Amino acid sequence: MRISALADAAGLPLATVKYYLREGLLHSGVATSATQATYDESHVRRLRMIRALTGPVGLSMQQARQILALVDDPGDDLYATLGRAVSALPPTVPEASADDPDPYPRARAALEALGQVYDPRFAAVAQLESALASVEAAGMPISEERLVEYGRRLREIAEFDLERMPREPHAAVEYTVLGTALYEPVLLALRRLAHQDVAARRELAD
Amino acid sequence: MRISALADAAGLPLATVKYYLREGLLHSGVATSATQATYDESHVRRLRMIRALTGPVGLSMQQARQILALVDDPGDDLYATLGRAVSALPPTVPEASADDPDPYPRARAALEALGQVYDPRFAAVAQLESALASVEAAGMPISEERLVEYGRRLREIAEFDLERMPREPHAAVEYTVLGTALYEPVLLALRRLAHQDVAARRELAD
DNA sequence: CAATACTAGAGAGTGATGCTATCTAATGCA
DNA sequence: TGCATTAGATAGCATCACTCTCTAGTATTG
Repeated sequence: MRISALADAAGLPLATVKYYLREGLLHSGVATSATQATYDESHVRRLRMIRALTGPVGLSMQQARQILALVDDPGDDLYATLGRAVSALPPTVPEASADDPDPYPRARAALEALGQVYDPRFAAVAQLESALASVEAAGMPISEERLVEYGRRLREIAEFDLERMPREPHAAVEYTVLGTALYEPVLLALRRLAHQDVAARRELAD
Repeated sequence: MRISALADAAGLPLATVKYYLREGLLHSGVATSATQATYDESHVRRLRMIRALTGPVGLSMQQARQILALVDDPGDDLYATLGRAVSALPPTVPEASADDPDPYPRARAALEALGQVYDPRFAAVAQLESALASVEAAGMPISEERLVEYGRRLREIAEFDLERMPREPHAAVEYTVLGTALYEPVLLALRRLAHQDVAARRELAD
């Protein structure tokens, strides 16, 4: 497959495909001469992945590149790789100063209430802290009750996810990293729909 | 409070506050002369809200403006207002062509499986369709089993949310619209943490 | 074999976005 | 009196995700 066929197969402008090549998001094809290279299905799949990550998931190209690099070359430690993937996901939060004895008090309290491990080195801990601080600043603080409710349900979802994780380590990393990122828009859409459904039923009941 | 005090109170550069004023995200203060106006707590709160929406929630200023306009001036129909709020939230999806008899097949199937109302006019339906199409294209399709699992848990969260909705209509709209948008980063952070927690426990168990 | 189409690779240009800086004329405050 | 501050307008800037253009070489087709 030549590059124009690849662009067609992915439904993208040729210039965009070239751009992804230049930016290192898409691996190059096999060069057959100074001005020719051939591409295959793996390139089509990769382009679809790039569009999924930069589109619905809302990653910048730099973030997408980091995620894709992890999928391409995951360590054998699922836990560490997952941590690195989460660091690449938005929102990007400023690092805590090293000398702060308790940099994430809200997140710590939340995780304690949930009975989950609190480890300040996790990016998601900083993300949770910043999200909680932010809703607080906006005047809609989250009660511990609500946090526990959310946390419990999401933990059930996480259990479900991990139960279905492939056994083979490489596949497991890919599943977990991509599943975390790619399924997020689905989750948000489902919550919005659930809100509307519940609201509609209440409206009718009035 | 003068504008410089407002900027200090919100922790923002003066130029940025002026910018939000210009762009209509922040209501102007009460003019006391040709070159003076006074601002109050409502302006501080609004600035915090703007930062929450454009920061962690990841809205563009245009999207934030739409959400804030709904909060400022909600209709008395909670259901319709919520619908308009969801339209303003990312991801923005292309409108379906009017003559397509079944524009959102994946979303329709999902909602039927969940026993929720399917109404193609909802923005969240289009968002769900696009999210599902996108994970499918990326090679990680979502099984109906998973969809039902996710949907059920999120519906429980939505029920929880709506049970705590204020009675007064104006407050109810604000609560629902802002709660939908502002709590999303919290939900995502909690899921990521749950993934890590579950993964860590499995790793140890091996 | 000649004309045309296509390609790799690189550089520059583009439009949107979210600020940030500068300027002017007027006013406040010490 | 004089320095600081303000409203309001305009212009500038950095980033991002493309998009266009160009060159030199290669493939294809009639």
